[in-house]
Amino acid sequence: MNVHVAPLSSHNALNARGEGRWGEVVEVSRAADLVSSLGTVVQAPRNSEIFGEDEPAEYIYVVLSGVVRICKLLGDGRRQIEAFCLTGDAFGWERGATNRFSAEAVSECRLARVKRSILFARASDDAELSQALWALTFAELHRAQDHLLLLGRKTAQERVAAFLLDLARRSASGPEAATEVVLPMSRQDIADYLGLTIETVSRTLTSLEEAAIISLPSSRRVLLRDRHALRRLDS
Amino acid sequence: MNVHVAPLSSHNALNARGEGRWGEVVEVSRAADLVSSLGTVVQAPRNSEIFGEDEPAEYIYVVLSGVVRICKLLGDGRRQIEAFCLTGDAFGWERGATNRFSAEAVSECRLARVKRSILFARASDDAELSQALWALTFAELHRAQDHLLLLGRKTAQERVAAFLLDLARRSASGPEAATEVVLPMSRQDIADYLGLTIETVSRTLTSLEEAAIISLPSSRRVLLRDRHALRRLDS
DNA sequence: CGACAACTTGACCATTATCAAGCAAGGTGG
DNA sequence: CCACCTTGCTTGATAATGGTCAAGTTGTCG
Repeated sequence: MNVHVAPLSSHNALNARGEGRWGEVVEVSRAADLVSSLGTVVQAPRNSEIFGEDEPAEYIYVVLSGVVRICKLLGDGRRQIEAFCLTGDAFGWERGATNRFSAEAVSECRLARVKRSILFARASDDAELSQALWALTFAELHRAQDHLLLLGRKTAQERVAAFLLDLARRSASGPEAATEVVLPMSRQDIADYLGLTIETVSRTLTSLEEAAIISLPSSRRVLLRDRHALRRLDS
Repeated sequence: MNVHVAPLSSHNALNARGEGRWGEVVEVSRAADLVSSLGTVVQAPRNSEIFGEDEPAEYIYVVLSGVVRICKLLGDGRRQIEAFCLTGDAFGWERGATNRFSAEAVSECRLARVKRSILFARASDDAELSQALWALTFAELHRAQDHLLLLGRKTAQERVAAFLLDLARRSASGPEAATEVVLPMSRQDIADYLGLTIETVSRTLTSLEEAAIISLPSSRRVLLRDRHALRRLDS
């Protein structure tokens, strides 16, 4: 793996995020903190592979900074991105011996890395850690289930609207979702996440801009000008 | 809930299934057994609702016989079926207070029902039960992730092929996948599971029959005549 | 400043959806 | 026992959403 390893400092990026806590988010954020406190910090440069599909699954990772994409490939090269992991998200949830996904750094990342075996062994006599693992696993399951509905039944517009709202909510530092969203990933990544093509994503963004629902000051920055309209589109 | 309640007999439908055990399946099947042994049996008539979306989430269910569909609805009536649960499958995995899905009996069902609170409380000092819950939760997560790839990136033919192969494997009683598959669910259910319309499902099945890959002795029975071709289509 | 990658736009096309009609199987009442 | 109705499934004609191919633009990095 193409990463640089360093001991985990006790003051990591999560501390900042852990200050404000609201509802469910609290629990998951605290859980990520707990897990990452058991790990070592690794650095992953932009576009590096953190782990590959079918490699032995050894570690759970928590994102300290940066964005990670979790991918699955079909034989002919079609790709589905199952998730984008932002700061505080955990990935590497496997039960079998090998990874069912690859994980790649969308941007330069700092990650906390913990051996799965150690984590689960410790959880058997640490109720709080056990709770934390359950919280994170369920968060992952629920996310996958929502994504399922999006891919199975939503139109291109609805998908893009849902994506922007989700990103705004998740990348906000407080309880209010952000109005300006920075897209750390390429159009291709967005397309592969939403089950669309890059052209459709581009056109949909343009049409949202023409409808005065968003603006695109640059291709990687989005201003949510009419959040209600976006919500309506997300159906 | 429209079901009839009875005490759980110690000889339930799972015992038959538990006799032969191979690989991963063993563990999950054993896990389902373990969970269901803590519950009471309930009966759900065909098409009855077992629980509704947004109702309080109280129970985990294990299917003893019959088939259950797990659904999510969009405001305008579009439906996505997230999973079909066959004998030995568990559903009702929620962490929050309310269900994020509804569950309905596709056919007449016998279910083992266990209070979630009891299950998880007991798991904290029963390592085997804890293992069982992890196995079942991960099985659910992995299933959802595979489904994600199908909905995001596969063609109609590939979806139907994957569906038939999956059903053949899961409804088999031994290690060999069945050659004759009985479809317990309607075309509409299949369509809502695969993210297609009922017409596309029907046409795709017809075209697979014309290609001599399957036969359809009746609309609810499918013979897999050329499994290799199906696998190739599943890409 | 030039080269390359990422993004946008346009024209056209294909897959799948929609709308509509017909068919088959199963159940009910005469 | 049969006609009738209902429900679920299939098939056909047409439309639309999103995909493909191609060209052009913008932005970034050396």
